[in-house]
Amino acid sequence: MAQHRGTPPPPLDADSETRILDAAHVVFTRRGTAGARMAEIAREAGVNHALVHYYFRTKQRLAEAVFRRAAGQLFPAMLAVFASDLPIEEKVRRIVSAQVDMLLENRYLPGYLLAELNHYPERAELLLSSIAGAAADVVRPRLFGKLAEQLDAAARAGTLRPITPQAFVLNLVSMVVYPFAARPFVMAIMGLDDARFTAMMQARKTELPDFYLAALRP
Amino acid sequence: MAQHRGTPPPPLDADSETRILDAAHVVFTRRGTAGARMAEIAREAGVNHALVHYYFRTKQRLAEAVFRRAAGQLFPAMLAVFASDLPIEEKVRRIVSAQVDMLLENRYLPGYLLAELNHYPERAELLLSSIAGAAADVVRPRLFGKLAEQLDAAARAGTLRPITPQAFVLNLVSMVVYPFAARPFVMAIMGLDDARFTAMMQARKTELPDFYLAALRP
DNA sequence: GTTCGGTTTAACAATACAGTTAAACAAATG
DNA sequence: CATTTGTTTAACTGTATTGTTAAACCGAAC
Repeated sequence: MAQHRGTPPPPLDADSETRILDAAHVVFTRRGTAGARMAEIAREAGVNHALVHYYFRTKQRLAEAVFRRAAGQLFPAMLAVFASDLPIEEKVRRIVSAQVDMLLENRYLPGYLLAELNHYPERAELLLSSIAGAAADVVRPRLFGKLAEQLDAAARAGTLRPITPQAFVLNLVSMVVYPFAARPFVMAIMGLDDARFTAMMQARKTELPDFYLAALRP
Repeated sequence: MAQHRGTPPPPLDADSETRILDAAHVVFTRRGTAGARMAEIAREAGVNHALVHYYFRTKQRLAEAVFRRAAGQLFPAMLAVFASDLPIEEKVRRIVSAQVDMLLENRYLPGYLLAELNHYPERAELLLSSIAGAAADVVRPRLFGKLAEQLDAAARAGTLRPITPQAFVLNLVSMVVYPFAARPFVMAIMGLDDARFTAMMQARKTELPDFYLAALRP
C-alpha cells in the first residue's frame, strides 16, 4: 500500500473499484447497511478486504455510494416519463412496462431502498438530489407540473375523473413497486416460486395499465 | 440471577417482560434487527441489560418475538375482512379505513416488516402462520376463497370488471401500505411534514375506496 | 421475620467487526 | 532494469457487542 497518504485513490480506475462497488451493491441490497459485512463484500468482489478500505475508506462511504447508485437506477427513468409530453395513457403504460422489467432484473432494489429510507430518513434528500442533481424544490415541479396540466385539462374536458397529480403518481407507483418490495410475502401467501412470480409480474405489465386507466374513466 | 438453569423464565410474568417486549418493538421497528442494540432495548425498557437476556436469552429470539407480534398486528384484521361475507364495496371501504388508521398509529410497521422479510425471507412462513395459527395451505383459501366467489358472481352479473382475487388484494394492499412503507420518500418528494402527511392519509381514507371501486366498474 | 422471586450491580469472557499499517509482490510502463 | 501503481499478505489496534455470571438487593407473601 503505497500512496494512500501521498495521492488520493484515483477517482475512476475502473476494474477493481467497480468490482468492489458491484459487490457492495449485491451485499448491501441483500442484507442492508447494518447487516452487511465489509469482509463479505471483499469476498464477493474477489479482493482482499484491505483493498475495499483502500478505495472507499469507511463502510459508511461505501454504503452511501451504493445507495446513490441504487437510487439513480430506480428513479430518473420514472421522472423522465412523468415529466414528458406523452399523453396520460401512454405515460401509464410506459411507467408500468419499463419499471416492471427493471424491477424483475433488480428484485432486491425496492426492499433495500425502502429499508434504508426508513432507517436513515435523512437520506431522502440525498435520494432526491441524486435523481436530478437538484434539490427537492426543483424536482417537485418537474415531476408534478406537466402532469397537473394534463390531468386538469382532461378533467375539464370530461375525459378523465379529476385526480391530483400526487395521488396519480402515488397510486401508480404503489401498485408497481409494492409487489416487489413485499415479494417474499407475496410469494408465500400466493404459493408462488420464482418463475411463477415472474410470470405474474409479466402478466401485470398489461393488466395493470388497463386497471389503472379504468379507474380514471369519468 | 437465580433460576435460569433450574426453571425456565415464567412464560407470562406481565410487567417487566412485556415492557421489554414493548421496548424491543420500538427499537427493532426503528432500526431493524441488524441495526438494533440489546443495550438500547434495555435502556428503552428502563431495565438492566442483563434482564433482557434473562427473559429472552438471545437477540434472535427477541427479534422473532417482535416480528411475530408485529405481523400479528398488521394482518389478521385484514384477513378477517377479506374472508368475510361483506359485499365487495364494503370490504374495500373497511380495509382502507381500518388499515390507514392502524398504520397512522404504527408508522414504522410496514417498513420494518418489508425490510425484515427481504433480509430474512424464511420468515415469510412464520408470518403466515402467525396470521391464522395455520400453514399457508389453510390461509390461502381463507383469504381468496370467498373473494373469488364474489368477484366471479359480480363479473357474471356484469356489475364488476373481471379481476382475479389475487390482483384484487394485491392492488388494494399496495395502495394502502406503500405510502407508509415509503413514507420518508413520499414526504420528501411532496414536501410534507408529519402533520400534512397525516392529513393526506386521512383524506385518502375516502378518496382511495372511490378510486378503487371506480377501477372495478364494468 | 424469613423466604423467595424478580431485579440490579458490576464485572467478565468471547467474539465480531471496522479500520490501519508495513512490507512484500507483481505487472505494466518507461 | 528501474519505477510506478495496484494488490496482497498478515498482523495488529481498538472498540462495540452479545452473552454470562456471582453476588447483593428488595419487596411481597407466607
